[in-house]
Amino acid sequence: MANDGTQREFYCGLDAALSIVGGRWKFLILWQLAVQGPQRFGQLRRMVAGISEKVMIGALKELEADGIITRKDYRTVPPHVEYSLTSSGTSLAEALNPLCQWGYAHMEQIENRAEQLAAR
Amino acid sequence: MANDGTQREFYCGLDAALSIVGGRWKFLILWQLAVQGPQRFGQLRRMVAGISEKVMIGALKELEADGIITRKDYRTVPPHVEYSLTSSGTSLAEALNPLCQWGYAHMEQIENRAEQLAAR
DNA sequence: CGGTATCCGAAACGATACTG
DNA sequence: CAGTATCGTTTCGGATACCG
Repeated sequence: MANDGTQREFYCGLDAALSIVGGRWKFLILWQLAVQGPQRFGQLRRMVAGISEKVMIGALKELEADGIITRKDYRTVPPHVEYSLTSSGTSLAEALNPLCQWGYAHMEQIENRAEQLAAR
Repeated sequence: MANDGTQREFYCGLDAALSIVGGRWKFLILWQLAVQGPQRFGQLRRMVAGISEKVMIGALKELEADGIITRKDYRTVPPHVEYSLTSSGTSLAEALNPLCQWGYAHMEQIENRAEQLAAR
């Protein structure tokens, strides 16, 4: 690993990509925005079932800082904020497609694993 | 989201795939095995620079339980163990390729982000 | 050499209450 | 409705010592 003064070094594009879409929720948010189109905060949160408000907001901020999504605040009361993908976000979602396909094809294999791991 | 009694439900193939390759290290291990071919434990660990033994072993066990890699123990002394990809592992590595490409193409954008986040 | 066991701190996540 | 603040919990990764 080189050390040329930049804050982060990546071995391959993979850890750059996974630093964005890694974690438990962010890829789901990305996916929802890709499939459903632009969404309001509340809508989006209902689609990503189980996520807490706090984590949702944190994830959205990171995705925004990464240039993956855009936040549009209509500055009304009650508030109305809409999130949508940037072009980077769209291309990222496309790059995620093969992985998604792979996942579908191997779901049973993976679900069986869950039981094995339970016995750890 | 269906509920048919299985232990884990996946929204899309994506969280199935990321439940395997997520986390900080496992995708790097997968990648090394894909690029370099079968490797011994020590070799592999040197390639995935920075990982501790404990975490390495945990990651390898999970990947093995997931059917992504195979562990071959030569049962010699001193020990000689070799890890290699299964066919699932190979196809997973292939599915990861577009993501890797995307990452390379957006590295600068992402590295800049690191500085923004530092100011959070 | 490859692996186990244990302890520890940091980070991610989750629940709840509250605000403009 | 969208977001903040604060809490507690869980999960993950790092360090170290030890075993066959």
